[in-house]
Amino acid sequence: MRIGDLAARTGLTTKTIRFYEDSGLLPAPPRTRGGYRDYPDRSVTRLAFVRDAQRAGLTLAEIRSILAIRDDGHAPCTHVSSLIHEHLDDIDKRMAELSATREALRALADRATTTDPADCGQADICTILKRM
Amino acid sequence: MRIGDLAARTGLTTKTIRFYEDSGLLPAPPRTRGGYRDYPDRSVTRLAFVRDAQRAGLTLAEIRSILAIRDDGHAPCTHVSSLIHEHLDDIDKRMAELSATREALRALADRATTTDPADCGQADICTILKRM
DNA sequence: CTTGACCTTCCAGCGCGCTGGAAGGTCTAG
DNA sequence: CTAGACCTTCCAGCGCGCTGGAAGGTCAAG
Repeated sequence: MRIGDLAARTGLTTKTIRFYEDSGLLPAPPRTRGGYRDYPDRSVTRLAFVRDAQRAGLTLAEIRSILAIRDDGHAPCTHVSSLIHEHLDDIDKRMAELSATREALRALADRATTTDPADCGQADICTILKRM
Repeated sequence: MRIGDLAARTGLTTKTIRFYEDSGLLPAPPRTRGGYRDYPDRSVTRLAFVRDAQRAGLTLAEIRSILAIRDDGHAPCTHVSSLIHEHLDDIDKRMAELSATREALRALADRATTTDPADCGQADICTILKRM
């Protein structure tokens, strides 16, 4: 299968597939006489895995680490499980941060409705945004 | 005031202050005979504003747009208010996305606890992460 | 006069996941 | 033979907010 077919089957672009090869996510395939990449069917599965893992919010580096374990002949279950938990923690942290920012913005929005532009001197630049 | 003093007073680095000048956030100050930047006191206020606005989650481009209005002699209240509301919407969107990813990860984590590594064949790479 | 703290400019890179374009090679259909 | 669809490599850039380093100038204290 040539790169264009693999792209069509996986929904990726040829650019992305070559990028994944450079990034160590997809092994370099054999070449045809003309120098074209010639992929085996299992490349489709491999790229599907990459897509699934990305959908779960894993980074390419993490996906690479899972594939490395698999390519070593081991089951990556334990590693995958700990990556999942790390990401859950990370998401909780980011949601807390967003929540705090949201609160701050809500307070600023409230202040904005009760601010008279005439009261806002040149020196301050913007009283709405001043530290609360 | 020289750049190092301004940095000390605002908690920024001299690098960042020069970067802000290049970015159009802080006007280029006059220079001493030796070619050193010589800041007026109001630069402290200006950088404090930048910090406050960043704390509210505004981007430097947005902050620049607020400053441009102020530098034009107008009160930026209306603009600031609409930026705040845009960011609130943005945060709501991102929180919804994070929440969805979180749900997906939780489901994967549950699956991980009930998965036997022995059932995970080489071909699949990782059954835990398969599309649900 | 020398040291050393501070300043200057300019250029480059970070992390992340691609994406774009140039310049050229290969292969098939008509 | 030619068109054009596809492929190759290589180099560069995106957005964001800085950060690092090199190579050199300025100035006050000792």
